[in-house]
Amino acid sequence: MAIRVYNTMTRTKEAFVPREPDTVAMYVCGPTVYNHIHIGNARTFLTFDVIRRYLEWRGFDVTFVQNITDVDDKIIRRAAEEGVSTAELAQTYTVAFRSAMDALGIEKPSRQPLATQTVPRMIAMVERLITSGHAYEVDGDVYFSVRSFPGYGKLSGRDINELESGARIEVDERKEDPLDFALWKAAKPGEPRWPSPWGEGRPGWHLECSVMSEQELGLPLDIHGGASDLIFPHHENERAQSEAASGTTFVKYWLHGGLLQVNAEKMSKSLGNFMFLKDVLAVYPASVVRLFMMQTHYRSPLEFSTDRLEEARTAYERIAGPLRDLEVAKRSRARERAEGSWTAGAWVSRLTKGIEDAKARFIEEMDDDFNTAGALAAVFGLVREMNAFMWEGPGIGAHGENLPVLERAAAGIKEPLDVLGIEIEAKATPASEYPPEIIELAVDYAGYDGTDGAEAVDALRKARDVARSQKNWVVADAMRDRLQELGLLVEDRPDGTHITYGR
RNA sequence: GGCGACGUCGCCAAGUGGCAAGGCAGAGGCCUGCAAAGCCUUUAUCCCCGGUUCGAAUCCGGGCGUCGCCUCCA
Repeated sequence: MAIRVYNTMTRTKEAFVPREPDTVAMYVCGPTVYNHIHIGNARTFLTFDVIRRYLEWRGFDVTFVQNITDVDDKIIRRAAEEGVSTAELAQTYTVAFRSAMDALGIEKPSRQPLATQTVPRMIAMVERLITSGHAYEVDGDVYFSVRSFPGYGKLSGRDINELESGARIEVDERKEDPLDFALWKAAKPGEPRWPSPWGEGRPGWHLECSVMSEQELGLPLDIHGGASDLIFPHHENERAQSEAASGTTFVKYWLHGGLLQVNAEKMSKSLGNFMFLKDVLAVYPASVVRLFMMQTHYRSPLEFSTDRLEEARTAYERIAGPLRDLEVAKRSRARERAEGSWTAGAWVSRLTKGIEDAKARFIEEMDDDFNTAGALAAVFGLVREMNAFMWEGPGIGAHGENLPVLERAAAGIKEPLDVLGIEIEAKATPASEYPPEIIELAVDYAGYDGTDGAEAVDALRKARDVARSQKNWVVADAMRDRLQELGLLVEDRPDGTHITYGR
């Protein structure tokens, strides 16, 4: 029973065997902090958060490193537009990034180095590359020579010669080869700069990941992750630099996530079709967003839409249902339905099997390249079994004798969801959130004379039970309608009226 | 133009050689005073054509369509 992962380098699923048993060194490219991250960026971070959580759940000691690129062309441009320093701009969006990740329920990285604090090591790597003949300096710029690295193009499945013939990049005559990329850029007036053997300047893109990953984790990395649009040129170049400089394998398993799309088109800041993560989270709970994303395999493209999010919200409620029902049943202790063709014992056996099956299937699916969509099917299967037990089967039992198996079922639902970072809120709504109109309603229908929302709801609940016991359907239905207008859900259960709000 | 990926129920989406998961929506039934929730039942010759195989959604070839990368991009 081994974990298998799809490796971009080999284009196949491979057995996952880390460099050291029971530990995983994992690196995921972080953001360039020139703006808020959008929901497409978030998908990638979510993907690797779940991979990390799963590996940890399976017993690996995971060291998870994610860089923050806080010096870059886009930061320089944006800072100029806003009239702030690049450092200020980067600081602002670094804070925003961390806060957005936190809001999405992403576990904090083990370490999160900043590019600007790693410059001396970057310079050291560039020097190594120059010394070994893989890089050359021209007028204060330093370029990596792709022809000096025989495996160039292997990760992205490209051929250097074909790349050159199809290249759309403008040719810089100072480069020895059009595909050579900058390791170090001479500073222009007003740009952030660091002293170097080639004059004042700043690191090129790609370099920070090579340096920080090796510094924090050592080589080879077990897992290097990112979205598929980073395969070329970013990861190809990282790999060339790192392997040329170190002489060893850079990465054992390259994992790449599929892109989020809008109207069948990639979501990106340059296309302008994006939504900021923070704005989505203002409308949808993190668990709903996560469920939405987990319903598609991480390597597939995923169409973003609010319709899909609404569906995910409904699906989330389906999972939350039995967990809430159990909490309610525990409090009211009033359910028993024994009869029928099943004895309670047979129901308990069946639910017990459902719990075991769900766990086994969850592991099977997740072991197979982190198939969260399949893993969720296992969870939904157990949701169905638990619902059947509570509503068609013996329920909690006259004396609560079925509580243990129901608690195990609830745990069997919560545990895999926890691995996916999906929290199920099974608590009652705080009283302070009831709409103020509820008081007036309670005055009208229940003769309530206080000012407390929760008390008002309780008075209404009792009043409605009285009306129903007297078969006064007109009043009972009117109360239900009025409550629903205020957004409160009224359900008649075997033990009486239930009123819920804020789901 | 080059390279790569994908095309599965009304919508979304797992499944990569042995009778097609799951979610959302729809229909019917049970339960209910009526509802809600829940349970049960129900809908797929897996884009098209050809090939390999005892057997293919799954492998191979061709076609059509969509997307990504080749330039900053999670």
